[in-house]
Amino acid sequence: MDDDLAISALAALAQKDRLATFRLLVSAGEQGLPSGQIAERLNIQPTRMSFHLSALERAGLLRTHRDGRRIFYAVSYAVMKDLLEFLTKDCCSGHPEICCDLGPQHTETMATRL
Amino acid sequence: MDDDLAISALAALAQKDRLATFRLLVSAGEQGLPSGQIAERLNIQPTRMSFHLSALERAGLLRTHRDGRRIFYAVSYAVMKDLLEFLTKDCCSGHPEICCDLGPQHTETMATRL
DNA sequence: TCCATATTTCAAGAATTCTTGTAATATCGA
DNA sequence: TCGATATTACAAGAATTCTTGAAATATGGA
Repeated sequence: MDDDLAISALAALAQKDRLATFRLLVSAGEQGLPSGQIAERLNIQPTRMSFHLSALERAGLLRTHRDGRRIFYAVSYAVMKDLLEFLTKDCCSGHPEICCDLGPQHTETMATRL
Repeated sequence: MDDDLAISALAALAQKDRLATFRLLVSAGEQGLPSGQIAERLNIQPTRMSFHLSALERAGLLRTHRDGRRIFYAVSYAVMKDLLEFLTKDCCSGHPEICCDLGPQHTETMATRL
């Protein structure tokens, strides 16, 4: 991931409505949710919702598919993963004060194998 | 870390000059670098540098100390760590597609122990 | 085809962020 | 104290982002 892409992903998440949207869609799983339902749950009017959804999509954090007249938005994991990798490796050079204790599923390995 | 703090840290990093600054200061280590030297290395004029440094500091990502007439800026690891934890845990619910392979020091464990 | 629903596009104004130049503050050394 | 250096503060304009309302597009069902 290059700097420009990272910056656009960071900027996409750096906004209340969009952060809430992303988090909601993480919990919504593979299929995602239609625009209107996201708007309703987060109490955001449709036009504004559309504006923020397209910002997240432009940054590559969401993908869409149409089902009838609804357009579903779902998290696109690859870019989020790249962003976290960018932050830990490219940006922080894997600095241990910053990066240890991330990747929670590995702790099990350490506990079980000792 | 609450949402507002996360948003301000994300926004702080979502800008070319500031991202470059943060990265430079990670490589500069504990003592950091004086404002003027950061500006010179990144080819940014002093006033603008000061503006961006104070944005990073306000977000908690940098700390400062004065030495004579120079003001040193250095990375404040705690907030960056909190931000990464926020993104992996609060925001992504530790979703494995996103969070695995982070925390690079664990991979050694897997390779060596098998 | 006609109407209702779901969503986006467009345009205008408000708010925020960024840049630049100038002035102010702090420190050091003579 | 004076002059030079390092940095920040302030102010004004430029650029970008955000919000809102009105209109356009796409789809499904009667």
